[in-house]
Amino acid sequence: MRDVAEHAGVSVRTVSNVVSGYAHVSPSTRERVQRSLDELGYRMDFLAKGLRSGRTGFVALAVPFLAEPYFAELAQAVIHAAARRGITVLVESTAGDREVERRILSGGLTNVADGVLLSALTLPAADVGSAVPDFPLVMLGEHSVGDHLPRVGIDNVAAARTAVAHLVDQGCRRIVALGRNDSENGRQRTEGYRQAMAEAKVRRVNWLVVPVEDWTRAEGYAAVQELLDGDGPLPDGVFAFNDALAVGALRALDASGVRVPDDVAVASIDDIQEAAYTHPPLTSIAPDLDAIAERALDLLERQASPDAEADGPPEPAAVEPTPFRLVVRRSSQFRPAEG
Amino acid sequence: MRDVAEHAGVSVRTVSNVVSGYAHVSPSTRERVQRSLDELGYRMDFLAKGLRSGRTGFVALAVPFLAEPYFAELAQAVIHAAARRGITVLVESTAGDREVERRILSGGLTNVADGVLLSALTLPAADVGSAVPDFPLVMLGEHSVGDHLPRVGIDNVAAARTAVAHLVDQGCRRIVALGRNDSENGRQRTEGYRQAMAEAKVRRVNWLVVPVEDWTRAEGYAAVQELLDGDGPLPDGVFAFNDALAVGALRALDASGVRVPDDVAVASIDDIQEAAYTHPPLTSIAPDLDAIAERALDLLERQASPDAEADGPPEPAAVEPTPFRLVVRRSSQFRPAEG
DNA sequence: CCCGACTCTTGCATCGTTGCAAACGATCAC
DNA sequence: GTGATCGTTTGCAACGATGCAAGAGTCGGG
Repeated sequence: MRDVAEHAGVSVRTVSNVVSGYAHVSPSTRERVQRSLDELGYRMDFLAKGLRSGRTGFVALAVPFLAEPYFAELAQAVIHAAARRGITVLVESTAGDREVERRILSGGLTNVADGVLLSALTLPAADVGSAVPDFPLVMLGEHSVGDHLPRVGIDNVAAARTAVAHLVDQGCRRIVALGRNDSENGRQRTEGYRQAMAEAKVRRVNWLVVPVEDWTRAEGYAAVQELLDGDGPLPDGVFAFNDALAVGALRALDASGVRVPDDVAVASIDDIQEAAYTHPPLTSIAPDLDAIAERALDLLERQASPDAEADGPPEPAAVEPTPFRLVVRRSSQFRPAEG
Repeated sequence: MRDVAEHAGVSVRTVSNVVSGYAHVSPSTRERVQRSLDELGYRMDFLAKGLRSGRTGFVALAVPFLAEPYFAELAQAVIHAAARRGITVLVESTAGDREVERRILSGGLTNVADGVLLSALTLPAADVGSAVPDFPLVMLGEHSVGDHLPRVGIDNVAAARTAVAHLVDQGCRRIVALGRNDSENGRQRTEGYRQAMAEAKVRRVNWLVVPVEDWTRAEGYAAVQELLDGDGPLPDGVFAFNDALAVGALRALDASGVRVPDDVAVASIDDIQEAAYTHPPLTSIAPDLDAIAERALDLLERQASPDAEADGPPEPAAVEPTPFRLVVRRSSQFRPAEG
C-alpha cells in the first residue's frame, strides 16, 4: 500500500480511503489511485485489516465428518449463505473427537473467525457446562445441549414423530427404530419414535429400538443384518435416524432378499441427495438447510453486534426450530396384505 | 499478552519467549508466566502472528461443489493430512464458477493462506495462461491445464482405460462412455475409453460416447433414460466418468427394468463411499485420496520453502500421477450368454 | 580480583492496515 | 474582507505479535 501511495503521489491514508470506499475522496484522486492500484496489482492484506479492525470476515464451521453427505450438504449451504453476505467460511472437521469439540468451545478459533458454528455430534452436555463463551457461537443441530447457547436446527422429536407416523399411516405396525446412541440427537429421535408409536396405539411388544455406534451406512447394514439373522419376528417398517443408516439398511434388506417396500417400508431423516437414487428411492424428512444456514448466520451477527449484551437471554424466536418437510418416495409405499 | 506480562511481572517479550518455546528461559520464570497464561486464559492472536511472520498456517482448498461426495471426501482427506502437519484448511466452494476460479488463480486468497489447492472443474487452459502465480499453488485433479503449474492427481487416461478394459474382460462389447464434456478431465477419460476399445479391437460401430452437462446423478439418469428411449441397440456395458453419473445410470436402468449386471455391466471412477451401497454395488476406480492430499501438501511446502526458486521447473517426480486401483463389485459381473 | 563467556531478560522497531483528529484549501454567508 | 463551514487530505498511533540486538546478571578461569 505504501508503494501504491508513492506511485500515485498521495498519502497511505488516502489510498486506504479509496480502497475502503470512503465517501469524501475527489473523483480525480480516486481515479489516479485506482490506476496505481491496478497497475501495481495491489491486493489487500486480510491479516492487517483483521488485526486492526477486529473482524476477519471469516466464520468457522465445525462438523464431525465432512465426508458424510449430510454434513457436506450443510457445509455447502452455509458456504453459499455466507458468500452472499461477503463472509468466507472456514470448515473444520472434528472427526467426532470430543477433545477437539471441547477445544473449539473453549475458544480455539477466536481471532481466526468472527463467529463459530459448531455441529457437535458427541459432545455431552457436561462438557459444555454453563459457561457462556466469550465469542459468537451458534450450535447447529443439537437442541438441548445447553439452554444458554443459541442453536439452530429442526425439532428432532417432531421430525422423528412425523416419519414414524407416516410409516404407521402406510399400515406398518412393527416398526424398528434404527440408530439410538447416547447423543442428544439420538435421544430426541428415539423420543419422537416413542410418541408416534404411542399415538398410534401400537402395542408395546412391537416397539423395537436398535442401537448403533455411528450413524453410517456400515452400521446400518450391520444392524439390519443382525436383525434379520435373529429369530425375532420380522419388522414391517424401519425408521432410520438418518439417511446413511437407511442406505445401509436398504442394502442389507436387498442382500437378504427382503423386498422394500412390499415386505418392509423404510423412512429416515436428512434427505441427502443420495436418497433420491437409492433402491428403492428413500422416503425422508428434509430439513431446510438454507434456512438453517441463514438463521445461524443471523444469530452470529446478532451476537457480534454491540448491543448483544443488552438483551440478555436469546430471544424466543431465535430458538424456534427451523422447518422441515416429509419427502415421500417409494421406500415407504407399504400396503399390508388385506386380512 | 500485555496483561499476562503485567500479571507475571515480566516483559511482554519474555511472555512471547515462553509461548513460542524459546530455549533460554529460566524454569522459575517459565513456570510463573505459564501460570499467568493459564489464569488469564490467554489465547494467541493468529492474525498478529501471521502479520508479523508472514505465514498463517492456513491452506486454502477450492473445490467446485462441496456437496458432491467425491469432493467432500477429497476435502476430508486434505483436512486430515493437513491436521497432522498442524495446518488448518480453508475450504472454498467455487460453485463451478469460472470467474471464481480465475479470481483464485490470480491470487484472491494470498495473505489468507500460505498456499492454495485448486480443484478446477471448468477452468479452460486459456484462462490459466502461462503466468506463474506469485504464491504457492497446486492444481488437483486436472492433468494438463498448464504444464507450468504443479499438479496432483491420478492418470485419468490410464484410469479410464483400466475401467473399460475391465468391462471388456467381463465380456462386454457394446460399451457406452457416459460423461463427455468439455473439461480437461472429460477429454482424458474419453481418450482412455478410446484406447481401451481400440486395444480390445472392438468394432467402431460399437463405440458410443454420450455427452452430459455436469457429472451429477441427475445427468446420469437423464442420459441413460434418453439412451433407453432411443431406437439404437442396447449397450451391454456402461462406463461412467464418475460415480455420481453411474448412480444416476443405475437408477435409470433399474427404473426401466434393465438388469445390472445381467443385461448391462457398469463401472466408473471415484469409488465414493456411496458406491459400495448402490444397487447393485458399483465397480469403480479408487484414487488414493490420502496420497493425493499428502503429495499436494508436500508440493505446497516445497514451493513455500526459500530455495524454491532455485530449482526452476518442478521435479519430474512431482508430476507423476498418484496411484489408483480398480475395486470390483457386483455391477460389473457381466457374463454374456454363451453363443 | 578482573574480565570474558554465557544465560536470561528486555526495549525498540516493525508487519499492513484503519481510527482519530487535525490541517489544509476552497467556498459561502454576512 | 473575514470568519464559519464544508469537503478533502494527511500524520500519528495503534492492533498483537516477533526479529534483532543490547542490557543485566552469573559464573568460572586466569
